[in-house]
Amino acid sequence: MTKARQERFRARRIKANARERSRMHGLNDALENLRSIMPCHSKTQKLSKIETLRLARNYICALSEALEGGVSTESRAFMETLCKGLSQPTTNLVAGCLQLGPAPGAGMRPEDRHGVRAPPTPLGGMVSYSSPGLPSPPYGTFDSAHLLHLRAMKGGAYENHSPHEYNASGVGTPPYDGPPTPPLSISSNLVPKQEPSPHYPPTHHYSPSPVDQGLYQTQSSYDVHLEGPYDSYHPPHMPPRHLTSVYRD
DNA sequence: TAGGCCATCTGGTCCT
DNA sequence: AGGACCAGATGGCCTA
Repeated sequence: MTKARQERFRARRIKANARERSRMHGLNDALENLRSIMPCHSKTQKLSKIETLRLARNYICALSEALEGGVSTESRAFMETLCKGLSQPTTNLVAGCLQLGPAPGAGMRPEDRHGVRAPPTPLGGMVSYSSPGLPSPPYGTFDSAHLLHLRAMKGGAYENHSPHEYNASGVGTPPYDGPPTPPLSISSNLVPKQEPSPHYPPTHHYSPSPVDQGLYQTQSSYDVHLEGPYDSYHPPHMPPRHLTSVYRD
């Protein structure tokens, strides 16, 4: 391969890496948006990606069942649907969110309380639930305002709209004047978006990789010549792979 | 220390 | 050719 060709390939690779990073950041942003409308909030335990997706799926199912009238949002069935297939820690989180003692906020970690008290609501602000057989340390809060929103939809302005009218793009979404997060909340003084836990966002901050910095040749230069910095610099992050690959086109 | 989770890099595939 | 998307590989960080 000619030098110029290697340069072109490397430039493409750098651009592709940047695009991929950007794409993944977009994906993570979307996931974060999803987290923000989940009914469970915890400052100390952030839902993982996979658990966020599982909980979202369960949440949709549970709300669907509630909308169909079969299941009360305060029922055990609602809770069980919510926790279906979740990991034990997440189940505990959800259970903890739903579990509240006689005093508002009782049993909650101080740091998990949002520092505000829910206004009197038909649900008492928070939903009480005792999870059977679970240690259920209360890790977070369950925002019953989300459920109230559901009730508003059932009996209110949105009742006559099919779910299809509210699409993911935001076009046709029901009116919502509040802050972007959590969009489902109808209570203005409830559940400010949780502070990131000490470990979130992850400590990974992008800095140009050794490849992007040109400290070593990308392995995808194919008929790679292990010369220059690459030979002397074996990055712990990305050791060379497939060095026997041969460029074809 | 093992396991979980994550960000990033990379090569492959498909599409425009 | 180049971009989007995907999945595998890898190493870092954190927690139990």
